[in-house]
Amino acid sequence: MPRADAARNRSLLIDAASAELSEHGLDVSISRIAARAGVAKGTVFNHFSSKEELVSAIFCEQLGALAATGETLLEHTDPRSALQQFMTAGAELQVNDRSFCEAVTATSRAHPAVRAASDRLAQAAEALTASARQAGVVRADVTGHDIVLLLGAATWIAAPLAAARSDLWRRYLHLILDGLRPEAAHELPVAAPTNEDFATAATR
Amino acid sequence: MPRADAARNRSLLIDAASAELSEHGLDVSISRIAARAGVAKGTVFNHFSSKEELVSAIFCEQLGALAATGETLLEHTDPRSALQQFMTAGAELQVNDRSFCEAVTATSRAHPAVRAASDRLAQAAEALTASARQAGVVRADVTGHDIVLLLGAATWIAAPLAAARSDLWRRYLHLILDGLRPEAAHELPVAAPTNEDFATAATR
DNA sequence: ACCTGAACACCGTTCAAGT
DNA sequence: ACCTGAACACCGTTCAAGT
Repeated sequence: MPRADAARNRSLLIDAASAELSEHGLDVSISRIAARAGVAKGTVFNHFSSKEELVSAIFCEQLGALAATGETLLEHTDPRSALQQFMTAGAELQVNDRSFCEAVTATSRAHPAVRAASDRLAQAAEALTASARQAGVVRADVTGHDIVLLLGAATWIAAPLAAARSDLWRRYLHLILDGLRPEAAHELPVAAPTNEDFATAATR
Repeated sequence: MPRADAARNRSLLIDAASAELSEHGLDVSISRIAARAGVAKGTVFNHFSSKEELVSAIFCEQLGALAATGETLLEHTDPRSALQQFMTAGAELQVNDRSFCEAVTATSRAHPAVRAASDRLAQAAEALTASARQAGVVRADVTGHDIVLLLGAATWIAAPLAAARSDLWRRYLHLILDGLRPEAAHELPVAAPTNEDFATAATR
């Protein structure tokens, strides 16, 4: 059972880290986060064994929130706009949070908690994709794993111009969505990624 | 006029930086690069005022090579496969060079040399796109600037699984190319980026 | 059991001293 | 004019000393 001040410090650290990471990205220093939380630098390493561990914790929270969004969309929205809104939600998460986009590529899937959060997201994406496929509004050869990997693409593509055109990502999201339509489908040269691919990529 | 040893050190540094950056990405240390070039750490800053300046120099070389590829494709290949080979070349550049993909997002367009190299690449891309558009093999609302921004997307999307599936980027390149087809076109919600957008994004 | 801050090995960058 | 390596301010991380 954790001590009272320890539990409080942990939550202060998570709040501080969320804010600092979202504002300044992954390069923000542990000193800044500790200062914002009002604790000593060493305390951070008492709760998280490394900076990556702290970043992973925040990253998991965001993945979980996105998965939850997908799950409710699946129940309350028609297949076409459910998938579209899901991908829009993923993109908006990145627009509002500098670190999320960076974390997608930098954070290792080797971490168990990240794996778990990714898996939940993948399941939500697969369910959304399956219902869209069944309704005939998405091409047959696209899977939920594809959708997960595509989530951050529009924001990344528009990132170099984000300072001048903050809504440009919507253009590329639509371009990608057009590529997902059945009428656009031409045979893809490589098979979709599998659960095993994610597993072996994580261990390297 | 530069001294003989200075000119030699500069070229040794560029070679060493190219190799180290391509193997280890942007996070590689100046010490490593200096050691590989066989010079002292301080010498690096004698030739490049900062690490970013050195990275920019390498980045420009790569942008230039890609632009040259685009220019020869324009002359010697039919419009459809010219555009496809151009985007494939851009993706392959990133697969073979860890730093290039990172540099696309991290390197500032404020740097004059980077701007110049980007402009040349944009012109090549625009020429390729125009001829593809004229041939009716690409949708009418897509511009050369779009193509430049899309160049790195497929590699980025596949990056989390690159360790397990090194050719997965081809899947997403084709998915993006399908989205560029005229028969897939649906109205895009946001206008294409302009030269001015690139200019103002650079100054911020 | 947890917090603290000094200490450590690194990093990019600067600069006085050499040639 | 350029090279060198010691010095500086930072970083993430460790850990002995406190409570």
